[in-house]
Amino acid sequence: MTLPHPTTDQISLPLVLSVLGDPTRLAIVALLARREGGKGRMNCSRFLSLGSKTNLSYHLAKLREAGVTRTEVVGTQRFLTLRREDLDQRFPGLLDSIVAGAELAAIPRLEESVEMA
Amino acid sequence: MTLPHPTTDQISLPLVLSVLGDPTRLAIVALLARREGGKGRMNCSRFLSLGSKTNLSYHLAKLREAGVTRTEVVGTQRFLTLRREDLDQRFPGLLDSIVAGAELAAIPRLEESVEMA
DNA sequence: TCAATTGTTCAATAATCTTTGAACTAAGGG
DNA sequence: CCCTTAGTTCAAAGATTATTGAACAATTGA
Repeated sequence: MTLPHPTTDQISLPLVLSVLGDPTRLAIVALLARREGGKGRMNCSRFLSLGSKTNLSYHLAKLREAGVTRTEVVGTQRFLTLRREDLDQRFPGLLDSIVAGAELAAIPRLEESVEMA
Repeated sequence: MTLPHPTTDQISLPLVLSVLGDPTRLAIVALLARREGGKGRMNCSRFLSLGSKTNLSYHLAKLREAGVTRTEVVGTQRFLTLRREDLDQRFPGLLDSIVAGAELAAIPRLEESVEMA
């Protein structure tokens, strides 16, 4: 099973901006960015400190639909990654400046638990 | 008379993003960016092709309150400028990448009329 | 002073977006 | 198989946002 994602050239700037204008979603992206290059993708439950399961499902769908994240279905889990290359190609510098700016605000530092995957 | 503007360090990233997530406001910023360095500031009526007078008043207030634009009151007119230096200082690279991205979408090319001020 | 120009405010409506709980699906593990 | 885990879907409620027209205020030019 594979979820719908916009192609790179379908990624819309106003949509990306409004999606990242929500503090919960911005925090999710900041957390994903910290993790980049690291070994592990993150599954949804890693973000439970930011909202209820249902609410996260909603916000993570928004991020995926806007083309900000990629969601991989593995069993009953969904693994999330930032679509950095696609975003960098389409809107050079945007993600970096947003992530840097998001760090200015306090992004909760997920309790580091065991790495999975 | 002078209108309230946030100080540079009061400018909030999520607020800037959600304010620029609106297509009308993004178009206004793109138009202001084109005009930068030019001699003339723009008054509100220059944007009438993007919405009604009342509606523009609403959107322009949002841009000002978020710290994206500066509004100078001169007589009955309001002259708008991008707060580029403040934004560049607080969120380096953000404005440039957004303006560049906005140009990808079709930003209406204001009918060039007589320069005032 | 009168009238036009520029733009705001207000209140109402419409449209979107967010949050929630209950019920559900789909894998796994034992 | 049954039970747990991981996450979605749905519908309802709540909260914000956007759009509109009517009325208003302030400045400016004739």
